[in-house]
Amino acid sequence: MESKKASSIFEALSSDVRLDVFRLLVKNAPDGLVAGDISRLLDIPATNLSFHLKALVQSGLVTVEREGRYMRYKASIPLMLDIIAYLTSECCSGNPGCCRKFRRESHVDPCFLPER
Amino acid sequence: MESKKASSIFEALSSDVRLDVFRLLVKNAPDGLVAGDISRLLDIPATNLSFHLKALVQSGLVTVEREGRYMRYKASIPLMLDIIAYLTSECCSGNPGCCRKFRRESHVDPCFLPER
DNA sequence: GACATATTTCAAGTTTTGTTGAACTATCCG
DNA sequence: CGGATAGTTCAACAAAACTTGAAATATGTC
Repeated sequence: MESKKASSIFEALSSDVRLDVFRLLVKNAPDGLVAGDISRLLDIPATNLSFHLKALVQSGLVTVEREGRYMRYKASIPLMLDIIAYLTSECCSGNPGCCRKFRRESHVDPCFLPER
Repeated sequence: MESKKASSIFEALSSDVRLDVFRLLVKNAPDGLVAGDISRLLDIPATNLSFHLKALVQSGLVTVEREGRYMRYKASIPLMLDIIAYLTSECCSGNPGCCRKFRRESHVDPCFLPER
């Protein structure tokens, strides 16, 4: 991943509307939700939601497919993990002892955290 | 963490300049770097760098302290881990089997990833 | 104190983003 | 076909962000 690609992904998460939408889709992974459900659950006007969903899809963080007359949106968990990897890579220049200390105090859901 | 706070943190990472700066500071954790070093290493004009460093500090992702006539900037690893936790929380509504599959294929630096 | 170095603040202009309502497109159902 | 439902696109405006050079502030050195 290069810097411009990564920053465009963070840009997609930089609006509270889009962040709420994305987290809702993460919560509803892997099935996703159709636009109307998102609109109702988060109380966002359809027009505005469509604007933000488009931005999320363009970033790659969200995928979309037609389902009859509905549009189903899903979070891309692999890309989410990729930007986490990008952000944390080479932390402390790879000194594991340093990172381990921080990590022990973190609240990252262990569900995401491979063994080491 | 609430949504507006979290999105303002992602907003801080939404510029490629700031993302490069932050990653450089993560790499140089826990000691950090002074502004001039960052400017030289990333080839960013002092004025512009100052603008972006201010944004990073305001987000909380970076801290700063005076050191003689230098200003030393450091990445806040705990806050970085907090937003990762926020982003990934309740993934798949807490269904561990679902997440484990994604995580096995991820490239997240194991340095950050607690055992489970 | 005078001067050099490190960094920030300010002002100005350009560009980008967010929001809204109205109009448009696509699909389903009778 | 015609109407209803689901979503998107468009136009317009308001608000915010990025970049730059010039000026200002703070600290160290002679």
